[in-house]
Order: sequence, then structure tokens, then C-alpha cells
Amino acid sequence: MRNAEIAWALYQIADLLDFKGEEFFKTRAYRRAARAIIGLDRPVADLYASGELKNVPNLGKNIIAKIGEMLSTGECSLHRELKQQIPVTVLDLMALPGLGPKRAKMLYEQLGVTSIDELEQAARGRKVRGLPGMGVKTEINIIHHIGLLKKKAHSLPLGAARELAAQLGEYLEQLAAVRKSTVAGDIRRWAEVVYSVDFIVLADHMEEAGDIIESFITHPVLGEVLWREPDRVRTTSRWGVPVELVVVTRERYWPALLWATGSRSHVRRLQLRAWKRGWRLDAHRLVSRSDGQAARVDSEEAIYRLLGLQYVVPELRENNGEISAAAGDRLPRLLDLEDIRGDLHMHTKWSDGLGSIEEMARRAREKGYSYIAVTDHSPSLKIARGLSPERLLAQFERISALNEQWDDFHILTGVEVDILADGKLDHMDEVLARANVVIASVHSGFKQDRDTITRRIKAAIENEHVNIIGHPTGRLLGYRESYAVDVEEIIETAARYNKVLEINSSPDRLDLNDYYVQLARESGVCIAINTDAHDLRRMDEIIYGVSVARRAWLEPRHVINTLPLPELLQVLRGESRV
DNA sequence: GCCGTTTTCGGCCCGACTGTTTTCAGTCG
Repeated sequence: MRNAEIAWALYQIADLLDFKGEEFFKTRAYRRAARAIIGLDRPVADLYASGELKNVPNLGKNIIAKIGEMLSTGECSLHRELKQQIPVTVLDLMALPGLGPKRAKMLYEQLGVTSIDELEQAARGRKVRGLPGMGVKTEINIIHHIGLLKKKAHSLPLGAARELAAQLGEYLEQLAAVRKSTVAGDIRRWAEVVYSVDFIVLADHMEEAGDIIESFITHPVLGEVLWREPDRVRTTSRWGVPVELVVVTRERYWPALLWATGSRSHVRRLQLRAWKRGWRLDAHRLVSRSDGQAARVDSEEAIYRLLGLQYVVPELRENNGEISAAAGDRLPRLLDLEDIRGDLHMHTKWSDGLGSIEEMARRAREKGYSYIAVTDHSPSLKIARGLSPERLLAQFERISALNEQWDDFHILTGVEVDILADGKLDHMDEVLARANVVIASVHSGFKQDRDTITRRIKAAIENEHVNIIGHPTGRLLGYRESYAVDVEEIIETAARYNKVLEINSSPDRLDLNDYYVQLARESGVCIAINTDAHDLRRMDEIIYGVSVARRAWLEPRHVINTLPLPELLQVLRGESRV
């Protein structure tokens, strides 16, 4: 079993126990264990086999035993028993905003509701309002959120989609007839929401397509076949998003990949350009209109070259001016992962992170970074054990001691200070002045009106000690909408005060998004690409932030954490403009 | 359920908000 599957099982056990009314600390222990496993950078199976699992914080004797059971049998008995007692679809109810375990249980026991569909029927039939503690507003809220849920039922946020694609890709690669499998479509373009998971599979002979498709559709995460042709198939998947597979032979591979990568409007522009230049581009081939011969191409670059274009990377293929730029040799030298020299937003055990400062630093150094900033939470965020000024200063001392051991790596002191509901910051200016990096973020008052929340964030930007606004819109992809902030005004204010906006790389956030990052670039506002990592592994999510930046046409000079340390410090101290 | 270890049991979890109430339970970050 993969780490993610074990973590997922533990999360589900926690949910089921919650539903049963088990005490808070026990269900929290399961969630903490799941989180610990998500944060591991080695397979659980290896750590279990070597006996190292007991050294992982939040994994105790009991849960390790259950993990062992899962590793050997694929499931643990507690999980199985819980699923026998409770229909797992009731957990979907708890995922609805406003519904927790208590209310889900009441709906189940008093109205017999076991699924979202049944809940919608009950709510529309005005039965929910009759339950204790629930009224008309709750009923309307339920109907509203089920509506939102149905809208996004056939899509998946990028992070989850990439995991699904990785799992399916791994499976495809081990099929004997598969020479190579490549994920195309929304995922290859790093679109933040994925509407279709697309594979192009290379085989030696088209006769093998049938067998490949046959094996593919038996994968357990795939559902019913939506349609099927000799060389392709489209199915549903466990997560609702459709999955498509196209089998091609070598001579069709590159045009097919280009076609399947899209976007549709980008490819349409290419087709038009091809036509004007004497070619016909379709889903398999680039054919000469004069002699009907297919062009022999051995890369996507070759196709673009034949069309008189610079190569356009998938992230830019959105019909957003990239084709005319490519025609005029004006494509930017896009930011690359390798340009990133450090990560300026992360949490440690001092607040709600899982790793120590030293562990995070060592990992960052192994990644080739020159620096990180440790930015733990401020006091008002009680649930995250936000640091008091005293603890924060103690942390700064600890960091300065740790810094003694390297001459090629540096830990910057920092803080993620809450922008409080009244617009004040959660630390005194004297405290903020002591930190190398101050990120100001909103973690409360999400429902304030547009004016109030915009004014709040503007006030933070105007504070001389604040360097960066963290996750500026506060959205959680597929889960929580942004707060009502006027992003244009935030960008304008950041430009005026020479402040930096964050791309939060967590695939749950991708905040700012590509659209606003582009706006920020056009307004001369610099960006910091950070992970907000709460454990070692999530530092690797920086690639998601880089993809947002690339989709926004960012070059290294637009991103402060591409700077060498001395220049970065100058910028943070306000001694030079970015 | 995990943790600590001068502890093998007792602590861990806090405050704001919402919608329902008429004093508060449930949810959320």
C-alpha cells in the first residue's frame, strides 16, 4: 500500500469514529497519524519493516499495529468493522460546510439519510428544518452547498489529479505492450482544476491497443466505460473526473501529444497557422496539403518549428498571446524550478508544523537551496500554537545558533503574522522589526464584506515591517471560496509600497492564481513562491507554485526567492527595490 | 489514541461565529 492510501484509510477511520461520537482526542490521534504519514518522504512499508516507524512522532503502538495489518492484508479490522456499522457515504455529509459529525448522525438516525442525494431530497422536502438545532437557514445552506458540489463533481483540483495520474501512469508503464505513457491535457498544462485526465500511450503496433485498453479499464480507481473505440477509451473514475487513454504508434506520437495537451483554443490557433502555411494539423498528424505526406517529427519542438514558431511550453498554451509571441521570438525566459534558491514560508514544531527547524533546514539544503525562512504563526492562532513574542525571540536565538554550522546555507528568522479581524497585526512593530521576513496573512474573519477585508489587507501592506502578503485570497481549491477581497486594489497597493505578494504553492491553495499573478507582474509587483510547508515532504510542492508563475509568464527577475541571499536581504530590509 | 519519563495516568482543546435558541450546541480554522 502507498503512503497516501494508508493515510487516507486513517483519515476515514477518524471520520467514522467521529460519526460514532468517539472522543475528540482519539479521532485527533488518527488524523495526526495520517498527517504524519503524508509528511513522510519514505514508503511506510520500508519504515515498518525496519522498525523505524515507532520513531515517527504521532505514531504509537496501536496505530502502528493497524498500519502493519494494512500492509499485510490491505485493510485493518477496525476499519472493516466501522464500515460494516456505518455506510461510508454518510461521510460525504460531514464534508458539507456547516455539517459535522453530530448533525450528520442526526440526519442519518432521524431521517434515514445515508448520502448526499438523500440529503438533498430531505432538504427539498423541508424535512431538515424539523430537526432540533436546525432551521430554514440550515436547510437552504445544505441545498446551496449540494448545488456547488454537483457543479464540480466532474473535475478535480490539480494536486489530486496529478496523484491520480501518477498512480495510473505507473500502472500503464508496467504493461508489457506500453513503450511509454505520457499525461497530457489539463494536467500537463498545470491547469489548477482538471476536467479530464488524459494519457497518450505509445505502442509498437496498433494491434496491441485493444489489450492495453482492456488492462487499463480494470484498474480499481476507474469506473464505467463512457465510450470506446479501437485506439481509445474514456471512463469515469472514483473521484468523478473522467479519464481518457489514446494509444498511438511512434509516427503519430508527437502530434497526438500536442493535440491532447491542448488547450483547445491554442491548438485551434495552431491549426489555423498550419493551414496558412500549407499544412493540415489533426489529432494524429501534420500533413502537407500539397502532397498529402505526413511530416516526420521527433518532438513537439519540431512541430512548432515547422510552423515557424518558438517552442511553446504546455503551461503557456492558453491562447493568451503565446502564439504571436512565439512567432516574433518574444517568448519570455520563463522561471524554472532550478531558479528557486529558497523557500520563505514554512512552519515547524514551534507552532503547528511537524519538523524541527533543523530538519526543515537540512532538507532544504539537500534540495539545493541557499536559504529558508522559518515563519511560524502568531499568538492569536491558538489552534496552531502561535508563538508569543517571548517564544518568537527564543526561536530567533535558536536559529542564530543553528546558522553557525553552515557557510553555504542560511536560515532567515521570520513570522507569519495574523492580520486580525480589526485590521491590526498580531505582533507589536518592535517584534516584527526583529524578523528578517514578515509574512502577513488572514486566518480569521473570512466572511467580512469586500471593503472591510480589503482595507484590512491594505493596512498590513502599509505596515513598514511587512514584506509579503501570504495566500492573498485565502481560497482552498475545491473546498473554500476566496474571501471577498478586491485583489486588484491589493496589487495596486503592493505596487505603491513595493511589497511582495505570495504564490502559495500548496496544491490546496495555488494562491495567488495565475490570472492575478499576471496582473501583479504587469503592475510591477514582485512575487515570492513559497510552500507554507508544515512538514518535510511538502517543501517539494514548490513545483506547483513554479507552475502558477510559469502560467503567468513570470521570469526569474519577477520572483524574490530567485535572488542570492545578500540581494534578498537588501530587498527585505527595503534597501533596494525588487 | 499519543505523549512524557521527577508521568504508565492525566493532559491533550481554543475562541469566534452561526443559527438556533432564550442560553447554547455545533462547526470551523
